[in-house]
Amino acid sequence: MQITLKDIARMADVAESTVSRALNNKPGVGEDTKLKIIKIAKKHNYRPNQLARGLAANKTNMIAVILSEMDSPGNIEIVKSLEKAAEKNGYQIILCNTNNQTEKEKSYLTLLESNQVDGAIFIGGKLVEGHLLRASFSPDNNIVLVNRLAEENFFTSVLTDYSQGVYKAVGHLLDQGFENIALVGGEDYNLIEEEKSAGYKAALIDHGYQINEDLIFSIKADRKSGYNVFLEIIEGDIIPDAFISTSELTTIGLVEAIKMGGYFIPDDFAVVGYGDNILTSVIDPPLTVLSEPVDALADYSFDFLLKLINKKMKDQQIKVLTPELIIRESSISKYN
Amino acid sequence: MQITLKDIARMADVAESTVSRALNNKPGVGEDTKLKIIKIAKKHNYRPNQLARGLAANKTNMIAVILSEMDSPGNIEIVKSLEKAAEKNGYQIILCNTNNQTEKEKSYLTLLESNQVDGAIFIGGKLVEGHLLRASFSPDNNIVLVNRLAEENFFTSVLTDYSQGVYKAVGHLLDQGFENIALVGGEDYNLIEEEKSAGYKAALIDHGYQINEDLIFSIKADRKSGYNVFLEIIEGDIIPDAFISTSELTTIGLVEAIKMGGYFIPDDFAVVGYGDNILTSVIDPPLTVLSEPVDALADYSFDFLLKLINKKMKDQQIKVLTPELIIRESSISKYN
DNA sequence: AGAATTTACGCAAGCGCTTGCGAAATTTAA
DNA sequence: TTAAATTTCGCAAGCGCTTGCGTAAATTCT
Repeated sequence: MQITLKDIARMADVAESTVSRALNNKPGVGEDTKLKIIKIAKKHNYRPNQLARGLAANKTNMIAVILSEMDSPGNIEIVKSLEKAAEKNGYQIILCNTNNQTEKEKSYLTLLESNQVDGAIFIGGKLVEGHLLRASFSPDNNIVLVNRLAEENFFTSVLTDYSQGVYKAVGHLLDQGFENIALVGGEDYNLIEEEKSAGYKAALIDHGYQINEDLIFSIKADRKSGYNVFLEIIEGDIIPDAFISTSELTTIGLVEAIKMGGYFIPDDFAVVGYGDNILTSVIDPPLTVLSEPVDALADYSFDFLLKLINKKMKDQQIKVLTPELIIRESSISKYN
Repeated sequence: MQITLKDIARMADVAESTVSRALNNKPGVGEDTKLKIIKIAKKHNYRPNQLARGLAANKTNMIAVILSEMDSPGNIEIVKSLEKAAEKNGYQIILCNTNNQTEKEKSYLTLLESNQVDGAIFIGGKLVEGHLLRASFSPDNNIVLVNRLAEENFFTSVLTDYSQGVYKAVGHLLDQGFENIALVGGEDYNLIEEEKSAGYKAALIDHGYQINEDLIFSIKADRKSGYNVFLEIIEGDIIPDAFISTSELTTIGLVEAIKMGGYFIPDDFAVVGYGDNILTSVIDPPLTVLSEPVDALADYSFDFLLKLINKKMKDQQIKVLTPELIIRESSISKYN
């Protein structure tokens, strides 16, 4: 059996309440009794039962981070950053991976609804929001969305401005003399998808170019789809001279397919990929990428969640962050 | 406020105990009362408070997976596999990342000690085991180690046979005509390190070669160290013609350094890397790798943990699995 | 010095659930 | 029909902790 508060109280010859207050550094305990209690607790390696504590205090100091995709290094970076923020604020993170399955998301949502965590941060994920919306109706369910657009702007969220990111990328490619730019994005995230093509179209128009809908490809955000879309594209009528890929995994697949086909980057095809991380950095040639502000995404979202938990947030908030375009070889024209 | 058991009991006009038994499918409730209760609970979207439940039943149906390194795709694969096993058995996983910091590991260990989880699986990680050992003394602390050798064989664990893996790799490289094979491993995991060099040495001897201690390099298991060790090596006296790298991240760094130096794989240096996953698969040329049996690692470790939790394990168990050598271009000699 | 504050601690209820036990109701056996 | 066995359910204690409130002791102020 575990050692409990009651045991410590008996040993220190005080009431349980006093032990509780002493160990939690709450006022109302004399300095010397406090010291005595702490000493005894330490000596016996006392660990408060967090279940009991959570039940009594209605607070667990744990938050759930619900990840749509664990294979994305960008997401992992956000998580790592969140971990730091959590530790600094005395919270523990419990990481949940949904693999983009709504069912799993629902199941993890019960962590919130069953009081096991004080709040949840959702990173990425499909649009489907009924369950989220329903959960968010209860004021006890503190929810922050990261990089996930909802139909209704009911959620406190932190977003990357994909539109602006793609806009920059298009501008850069046009500058380099590429004129047939294909946009390869993910189909699952409809609203975000719209953002991306909005940025794409705006950039083309602003630079005086025509828009060709056939150069916009919506595919699943995984590696294989990135690979296959290239095969499909080179069989098509219009062969682009540049690609903008808006997810990490599709970028990998796309580059693989290009190389496999015996083509060269950037000579045959320029590529702007997504995510400045270990995965894309391994690629040869060095890849021009749109880079998410991972630390800022983490900081804002944790901050928002903390405010929600502490009821310090008056209105629902949305923060939009801008991705950075990191220019490397893969998008530099040899004619330039 | 949340809706509770008591509320349901009142609505169904039965005792709380009856509701509890009905909802948990325990005997002692008539079929129709059970149905009535379930219906009411569903209608009101009742979610049992897991803290209270855990406290009363002394069981949370959650396990902690404590990850030493989140940047390693191999580890991520193990986690994903564990998730499946957990779901199948009605457990929820809470993922904790230590980043190889012992302090974090200790902190996460309190999840176990404070009854928040029924057991913990440690994936990788440094040797330092005092805290683990101490924790494991309590029969309530169910612990399984994966890919982590402990000084004392006190832990139930699932291991990859690095020795045999490296042995195979050396044999393959010798077959290909490479004679100066360098071993690049991680310094943090001392015992595992010994295993690797044991396999390395045994293979050389068995094939009638001399051992050169200067070709064995113990470095930190990260990318930068993999990069730097190459720079160091080519400045040295003996220039190897082949590398065996025994961690994913060092493999990446090593390959980068080789390419950066203007050398070619496998013509200048053959490379056998570690981990058959998205990271190493992106590398050009296709990498020969030692591949961990990730699914088996996950299955065995979860199985062990379940047995520990259910007190079904008589003796402490150790399972050793063999890595596979996947041969690709990076280790094929042009003279062959 | 006594009265008025302040400080230190204990009491006890309660967080929401599970579970052993006993009573009442129902079914089966005789 | 009555006794015995079985089923169905409620009572109440208890899991280990927090916290509001009350009281006794220590401190401060006239």
